Amino acid sequence: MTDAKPLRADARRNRDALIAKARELFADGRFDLRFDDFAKLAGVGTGTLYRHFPTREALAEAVYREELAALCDRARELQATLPADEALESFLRGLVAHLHSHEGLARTLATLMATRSGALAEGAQALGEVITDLLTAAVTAGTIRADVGAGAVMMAVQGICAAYDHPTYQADADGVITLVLAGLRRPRADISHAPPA
Amino acid sequence: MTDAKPLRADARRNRDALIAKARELFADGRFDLRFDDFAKLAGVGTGTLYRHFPTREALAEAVYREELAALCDRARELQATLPADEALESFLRGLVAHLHSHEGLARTLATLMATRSGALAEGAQALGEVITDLLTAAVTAGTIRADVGAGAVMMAVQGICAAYDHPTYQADADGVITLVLAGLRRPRADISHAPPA
DNA sequence: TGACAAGTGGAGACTGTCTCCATATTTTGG
DNA sequence: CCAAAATATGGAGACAGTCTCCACTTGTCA
Repeated sequence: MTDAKPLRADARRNRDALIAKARELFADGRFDLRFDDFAKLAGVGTGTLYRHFPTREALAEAVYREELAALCDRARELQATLPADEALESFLRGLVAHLHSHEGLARTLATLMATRSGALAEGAQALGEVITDLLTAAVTAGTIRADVGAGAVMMAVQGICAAYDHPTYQADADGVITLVLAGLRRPRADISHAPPA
Repeated sequence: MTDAKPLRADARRNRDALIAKARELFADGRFDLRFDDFAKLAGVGTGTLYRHFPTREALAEAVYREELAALCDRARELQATLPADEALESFLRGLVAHLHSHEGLARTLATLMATRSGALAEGAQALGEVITDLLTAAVTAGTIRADVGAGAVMMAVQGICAAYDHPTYQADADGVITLVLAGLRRPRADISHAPPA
């Protein structure tokens, strides 16, 4: 599914140049560049750009694929080393912090999650799986409620991503995570008010 | 701010025709219609359309203004007749239910909330105020936590709106609201596990 | 090194947005 | 009731992006 074709040398070179230039421009806040001009900037023809990345989203996904993969890896790492609910909390908090300093990723995720096609949303799906796993583990451990699925958490994350440039982004995003986590925390009769470690 | 100019008769007629046709088309799922064709369908010239509604969002906002106002009125009504936290819950649940059967509104709100300009987001702002009021009242009543602001709730709502066409929309949206409400509920030492009345 | 496959690039077709202004309609005041 | 002034109309066409197409270049493989 990931790479079935051994791409010719020059093709790979162009592809990489495209991604590199895109990353650079995105980091600079230039998301809305004309697609044609963008090809020119990367030093390739329009056709080449379109052959490698049929849509703006495809390009964005390629740019952030590694970053997203790293995020997902971290999740699995946390899951392997912490109690389930702490892993979940740590991951979500970290995700939001990361998004705050990587606007491009937030923007891209918002788009990918909203993308109806589904086909190109591979990146978003990976995130979904990771969150599902974290939640499942915590449910199994009995530390969070079982009646709210990962879809709900993803929806909240989508809201966070979509709001990437609100003036009070950071505080609000943290607030959402706080609510989600507190909401998930299973109300146990035997706990009165002790804050989680 | 709302209406400073007493619009000529034919102008008002055209404006209304535009809104009526837009409502009809939106209700039918035709959001993405070519703007020019759309003018033709409403029986006015392109220029007229652009004069009345400079952007797609402006049109969408006009179409849903009443609907949104009704929603806000309901909030105030609830606030006047129910305990603060119940009013909040009732409003949010109702909002999500309404969004579920009015995709166009969800889509529009998602756009308005994401709109950076802010100027045209009047509709979204009204919703924000209503939610702020509901939250403030509940905080004052001491039934919800005070350390998470309305912005966070709005962000969650934005996520719900943005996901209007996900396959599992309803369940996930309900889940988000459940989490938000549970997360807001102030943990009180004197309550063990009694569900709210 | 030749021949075939793979990839390129950029001109230009196409699609939708939006402006402009000569013309038409409404309002106003005498 | 009738100008004149103010207001609004509409649609042709300028414009800005997107994306395709294919004659040509480059890489690969035996």
